[in-house]
Amino acid sequence: MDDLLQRLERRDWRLTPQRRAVVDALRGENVHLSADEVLDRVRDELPETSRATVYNTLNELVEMGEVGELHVAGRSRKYDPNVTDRHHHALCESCGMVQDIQLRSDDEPQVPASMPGFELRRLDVLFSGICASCAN
Amino acid sequence: MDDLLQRLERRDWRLTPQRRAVVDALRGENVHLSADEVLDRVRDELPETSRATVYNTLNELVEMGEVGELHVAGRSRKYDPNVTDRHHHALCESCGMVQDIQLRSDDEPQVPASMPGFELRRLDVLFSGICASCAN
DNA sequence: CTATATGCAAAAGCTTTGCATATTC
DNA sequence: GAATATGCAAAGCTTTTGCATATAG
Repeated sequence: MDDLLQRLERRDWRLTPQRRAVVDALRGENVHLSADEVLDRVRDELPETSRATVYNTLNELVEMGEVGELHVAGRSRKYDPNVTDRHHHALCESCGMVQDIQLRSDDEPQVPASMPGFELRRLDVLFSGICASCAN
Repeated sequence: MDDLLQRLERRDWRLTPQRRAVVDALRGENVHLSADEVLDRVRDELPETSRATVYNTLNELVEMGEVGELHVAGRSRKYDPNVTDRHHHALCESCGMVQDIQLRSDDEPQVPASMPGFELRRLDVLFSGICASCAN
């Protein structure tokens, strides 16, 4: 399941305690953490870790394509370790909860014919609204 | 087509030269301006206009639902005057160009059954990639 | 041993806020 | 004339950067 660390080792990614802790913080299902939340978790293990290191590491992971980035209105960037299953997101505008969403492949939006020559790299669908528990 | 300024007057929105200039800056098709770009345009007319006024005004317009907000990786917020036609966006990761995208209504993603009780407020689809002219 | 990751502190965006003054209705 | 928009400057947040030191491979 959590092969992120394995994938990174296979890439000969230079491993340090701080980097391992960042990777650790990003373990799980439906994880969408801000850099600051990652820092908090990392500091539970390694209290001296600097914010810069966490930012550097997250940026590298994103650049390598091993972690996804999620941009949500107003709020800070979120990091999503799930890059193996194609998915999208739902956001509760009330409580800030983010949930992974799988679309049936025939429900995935297609690049419209009005954009000939557009080379698609990423597709993001964001459902924003009020989640069931906030709606009462 | 139906005019933002008219809609605002109908709402008894208090009009000032600065606000009128902001609304003016946001006129057109396929317009996606950052707050700073709006400020530049406003200052062409009213050089003393403060950044705070532009931010206040844009926030109000968004809050009223008369202007749309677009959040793009890394870059600053963009403001989109087109709120009457339901549409999405394509972003060129190379040149930063943003283009409005219309999907056929049966291509619009549906809230999945896995989220019962979710009250959808907004749906954003973002196609990211390389535009035809950047691809050469 | 060498390349590079780390921590620190400072700076760099972007956006918001407080307050006195000016302006719209 | 009363409510509120404006400008200014300062502060707030998130993220990036430069540099000396520490450390992984």
